[in-house]
Amino acid sequence: MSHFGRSGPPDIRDTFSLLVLNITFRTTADDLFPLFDKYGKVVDVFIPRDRRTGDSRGFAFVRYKYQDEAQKAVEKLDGKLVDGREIMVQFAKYGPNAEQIHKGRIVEPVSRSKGSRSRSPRPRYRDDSREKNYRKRSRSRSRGRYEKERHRSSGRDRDRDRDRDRDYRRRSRSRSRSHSVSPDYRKDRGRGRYDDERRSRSRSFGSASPARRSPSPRRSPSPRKTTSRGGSPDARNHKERSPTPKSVSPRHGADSRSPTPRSDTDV
DNA sequence: GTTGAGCGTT
Repeated sequence: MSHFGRSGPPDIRDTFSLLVLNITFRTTADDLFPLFDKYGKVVDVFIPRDRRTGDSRGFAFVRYKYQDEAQKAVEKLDGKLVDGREIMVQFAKYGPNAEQIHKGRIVEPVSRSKGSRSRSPRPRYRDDSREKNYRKRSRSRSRGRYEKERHRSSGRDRDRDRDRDRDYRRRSRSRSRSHSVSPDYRKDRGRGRYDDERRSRSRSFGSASPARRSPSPRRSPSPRKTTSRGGSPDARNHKERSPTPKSVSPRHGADSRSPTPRSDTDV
């Protein structure tokens, strides 16, 4: 019962998902459970972790049974120092069933046949309460961006933009800002989730011209060095150093980013 | 061993 997220979503009928950000990478669901459970009934706590390393991503999802409790936890736990870090608690907007989520509340798609369900209006809280909290922090880095998008588009369009933006940040976001974006951001792909598959496929097609990134500096770029063994061309070869321009393809120079400019065809 | 904007799994 202590392991949340291990057995997947237990039961989400009318639970309010809270997003906990800014948590340390060492914080686990077990650590947040007692913290959030103190302010209300926590149905489930889930902390997304990396598929490869398995490390926490730095944020967790806490599902409350009632909104009032969730709201309370947001106001109480939001900005709380956890593990030496100030966590940010806010209602989850997006998610697996973002379309079914309303202000953090997850409604079940089923039970739709009967029209007796009616719409349960919630003339209780409003975004104003939340906004006030956000204003207090005033440390939001790119929170304003969201508001802008909200005003710009609405409905499904928003989802599209959201997805795009998310993906972009996923790749752009490097381990550390200080190091900027390294040319060898391959490792950074770790956060790319299953996008790797897509990438791999593209690479497979480009197998026609492999050994482009790593032409094995150890071995000579010229496979036909039969005469170089016992001949004078050895010295000459050393001078040229580029007997096969096609191997390195210095034409584009920094083409390391796009090894296959014709990837459009393989798509 | 590291990192720090953000939105999730069996």
